[in-house]
Amino acid sequence: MRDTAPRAAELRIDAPHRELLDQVLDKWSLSVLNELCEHPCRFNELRRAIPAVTQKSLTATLRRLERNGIVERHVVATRPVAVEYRITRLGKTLRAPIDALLEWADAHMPQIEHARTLFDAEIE
Amino acid sequence: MRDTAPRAAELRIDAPHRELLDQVLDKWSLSVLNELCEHPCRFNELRRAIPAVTQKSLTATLRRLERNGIVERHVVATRPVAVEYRITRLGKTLRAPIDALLEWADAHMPQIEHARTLFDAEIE
DNA sequence: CCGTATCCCCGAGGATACTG
DNA sequence: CAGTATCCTCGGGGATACGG
Repeated sequence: MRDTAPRAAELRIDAPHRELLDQVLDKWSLSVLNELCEHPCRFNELRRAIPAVTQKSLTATLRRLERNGIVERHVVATRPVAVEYRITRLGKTLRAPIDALLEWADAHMPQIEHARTLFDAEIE
Repeated sequence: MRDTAPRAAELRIDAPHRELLDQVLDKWSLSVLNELCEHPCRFNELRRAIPAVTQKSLTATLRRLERNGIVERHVVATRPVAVEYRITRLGKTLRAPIDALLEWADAHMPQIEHARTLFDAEIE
């Protein structure tokens, strides 16, 4: 039972790993990816879908994801420009691990809240 | 890789989810979990294993993980106290999703660095 | 050995106003 | 519509010193 995967990956958390995860799992990225996984979105469409995000933060999030090859930005040179954001093929590969994480969170939320209650009670 | 199910979970990223992920995936948590998954650790043992972390941050990280039921703190009332940290059963369930994420990072790092190079080049 | 207590800095990110 | 440009706040977290 202990150590089910003993020779396990010896997963190192080095700086590049952390930086990448920080860029990809930051405050708004998950919500954005969630939207873009469903369908391409315009800028303001994303704002509406994620009401709590500010323009500035949404722009920053999209730029960061774009830089990492997770989303694509398509500019349609119509009269007032239209900009469409899409998830890339690389971005789609992120879905599985992220979903695993969210499913973990869902599944264990009650247990975690219980642990918090116990902990907070013992403190004072 | 089945379960590419498109109409999938409709995964909501609400505040509790984000908060939980922030607590569990924060700057030092992954390194700490990585260590504790191998074997229980004393405080200074962790410091040695993760040289870049400060006392303060390590303490904070351990408290946070403890509060969420991810690690346990055992105090042995010996001479100068000995404190041992262990991963809990709940904590072990985190391993799989986290590993999935790290493996994703490993697998796609080259592609991502390439994307960054392209992006940064187009900018100026 | 295992922490707490302070001080301090720096950067994420909100609020707001303006532009092509 | 899709951003930039500023200003400002707030809190994470490093450095350092002290305590049980």
